[in-house]
Amino acid sequence: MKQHKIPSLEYALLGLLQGKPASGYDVRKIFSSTSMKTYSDSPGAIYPALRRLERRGFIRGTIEEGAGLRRRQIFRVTSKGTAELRNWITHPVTADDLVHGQQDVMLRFAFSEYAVGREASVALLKSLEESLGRYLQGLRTEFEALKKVAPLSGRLAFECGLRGAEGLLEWTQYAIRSYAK
Amino acid sequence: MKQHKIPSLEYALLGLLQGKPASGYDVRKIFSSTSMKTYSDSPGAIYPALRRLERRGFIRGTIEEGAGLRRRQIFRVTSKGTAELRNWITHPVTADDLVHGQQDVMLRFAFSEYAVGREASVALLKSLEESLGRYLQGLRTEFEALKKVAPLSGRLAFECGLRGAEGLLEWTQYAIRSYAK
DNA sequence: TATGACATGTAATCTGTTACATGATTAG
DNA sequence: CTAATCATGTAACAGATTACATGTCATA
Repeated sequence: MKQHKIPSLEYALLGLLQGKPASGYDVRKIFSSTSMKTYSDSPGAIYPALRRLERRGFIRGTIEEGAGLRRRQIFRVTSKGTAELRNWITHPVTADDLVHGQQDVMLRFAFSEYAVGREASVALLKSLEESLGRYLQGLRTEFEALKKVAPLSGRLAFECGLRGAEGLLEWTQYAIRSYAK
Repeated sequence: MKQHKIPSLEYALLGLLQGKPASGYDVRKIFSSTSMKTYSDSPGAIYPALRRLERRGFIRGTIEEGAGLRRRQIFRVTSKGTAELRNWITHPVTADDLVHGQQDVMLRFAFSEYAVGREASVALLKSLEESLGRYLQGLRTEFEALKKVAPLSGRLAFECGLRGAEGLLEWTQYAIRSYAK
């Protein structure tokens, strides 16, 4: 079947367009000016990514006529695209998701409420909480072994990761409480 | 001059080899078994990266003879490589370093003590503290604007980033105190 | 009329992923 | 003998970066 996995830039685009149809230029502005600076705003990344999404049938672009400005192509998420986005968001959180930074999980969560609904947001948080628990256990075990041999900077760097994960767990619980109200 | 920037995988290799000369296989084991899982342990990533480092004169590989096992190439950091590593570690922390995750900064810090010295570790922490202060101010301003318009999940996701940065700042100050002792 | 923001794209190049290939040595 | 582990590599492909190219429209 050879179904290569979709890079997170494409999911970020899908999520944004689900919120509001936009042109490539619009998206670039969003990426460069808001807290989504982690994603590339270069035309060489955005335009080909939009093409790929269109080729796969997840979005459809229509050229906007009339408004006087140069041709502007507005992209809208198709029903197939919505399904893909929902599927991505509602997957349980794996250990792998945590190893490679919370970045992607947070993006999924940020889109979850609008794209799927409150229950999905809560479900994602619960899944994150569980995964994080296991992940933290592993980290603590590794830390015990490491702290005897590593130099101070190595130990502290590891502790930073540990604290980060603990903080994330606290945030997760806080977020769950926020939804309970 | 066209001096393309070195990817962090290569710095990770440089730092590891600075600590202890090793073969490509050794490094793969380290990446796959320790907390450095974020870096790829695939041969298609490691071996070409070692080649590039060697081509640039940062490391030198020597084939280990005798030990009965199959040929094993051990890589050692050259003085040019050491200089490059120190240079990378001692650069001040920029806003950009923070936007793209603390990953790289932490790697620099983890290597700092052994590769440069305690003063360098402290200097890096101080630089991080200062950068983080400014970064946090920006985040808080953005948060005020966002929290009026975003849905709950969007607001919470942003708060997660905010808390993460605050936690990192606290860790930085704790680390500075650790060195003061 | 010249500048800058709007708007879209391509080409060269680099790095990483996936999957495959090779061969030596050791343990069962 | 055969399976696992050690050890190194290559080839095809995907995606991102950088830099360049193109052209429109508003405004100073």
